[in-house]
Amino acid sequence: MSKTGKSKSVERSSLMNIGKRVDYAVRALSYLAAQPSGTVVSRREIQIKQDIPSYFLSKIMKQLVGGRLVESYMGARGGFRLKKPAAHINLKEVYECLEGPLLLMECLEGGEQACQYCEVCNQISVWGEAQRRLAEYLASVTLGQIADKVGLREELAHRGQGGYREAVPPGLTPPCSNGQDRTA
Amino acid sequence: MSKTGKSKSVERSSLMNIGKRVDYAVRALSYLAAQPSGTVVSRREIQIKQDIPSYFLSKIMKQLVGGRLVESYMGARGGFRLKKPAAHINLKEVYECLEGPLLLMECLEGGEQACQYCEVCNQISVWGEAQRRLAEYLASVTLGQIADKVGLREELAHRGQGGYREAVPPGLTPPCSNGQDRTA
DNA sequence: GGGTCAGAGGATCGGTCAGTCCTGATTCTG
DNA sequence: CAGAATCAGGACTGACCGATCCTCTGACCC
Repeated sequence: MSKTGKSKSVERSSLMNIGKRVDYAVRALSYLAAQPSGTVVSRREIQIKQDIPSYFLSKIMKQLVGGRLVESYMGARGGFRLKKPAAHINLKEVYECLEGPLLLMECLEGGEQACQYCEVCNQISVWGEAQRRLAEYLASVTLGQIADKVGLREELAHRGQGGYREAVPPGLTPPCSNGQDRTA
Repeated sequence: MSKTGKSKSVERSSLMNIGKRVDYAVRALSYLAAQPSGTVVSRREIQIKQDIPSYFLSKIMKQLVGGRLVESYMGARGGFRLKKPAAHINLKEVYECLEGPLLLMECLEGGEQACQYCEVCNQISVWGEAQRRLAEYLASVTLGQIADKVGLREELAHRGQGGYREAVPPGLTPPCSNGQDRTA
């Protein structure tokens, strides 16, 4: 397995990246999406299969639950599963669930066209356009599409790595209907 | 003037933004681009006109000098001016001069197509494509284009704000040919 | 040549993100 | 019921970005 977690090799990745949270979230979600419909998968399994730092994944999943993208089941044999069909979840949604509104630049907070701070801010329409294009693209990609690719890869990479659970346990209590925290 | 500097109001801007450095850099550069060709402008003037934190601007300008996008002149009546025609400087260039290679995600370090870490990384082509589109757009926008807009705005906003210097002082010594630090 | 203007560069501070650890709450299983 | 499995949540660390301050160096101008 890779060394995503430990590798401190990121000498100078700078800004402008999408952030680990979203990276991990999409990996986790696409793993869920690749399961037979309704399968509940434990955090531990996701963590191992997708090589995501365990406790960090925990927090990420919580956010995804809060954002109504997945449901969680507590207790032994608990875990997570998608709350909507994978084809109905796009990457923009995932991003915003984790990081809030997709903003390429602070300026753009007030609706992508006008900069509320700087009267002198002249580049606004440039960044606004860049942001619009990015958002448009991310919104066009769904978990379903990604899961399809995973399916292909799985064929190559299926070294038995431990303890699948194959279908949803019939008598699961309804998902923890936890109160939101994502205020806005 | 606005309150870009002080405003702590950025409650939750999250990641995925382009970063202040680039924001300020583009503002500064487009200000330079809007000057009559060859004009040397002091940091102080840029700072006031574009409302950029003074010392931060200092460091940004240094990077731009290092990246061969502007020249600096030391001493009294020193300052900065573009080293290339504004039409030949695009935003991708500016971005990379300040932040290094444009990377939407660490995964993409090794050339946009393959993830060197995670064998399990399945979204790679998605982020790669997003990054490719963004880079393409940024590369298509030049400082010249932005400066043109500034020119339009200037008509509206030209409240005399202090001490222009109107053309390049004839006897300026060659720009400080400073050694690079951007090791690349 | 001395004073002053202006860029160069180092040190530092606060905030946020990535990542880890530990404890608690919940539910299944024997 | 006891114990194990699993999610939930708080506290904490380290790194980096945005921002500020202070000092040094270099160049013009009288």
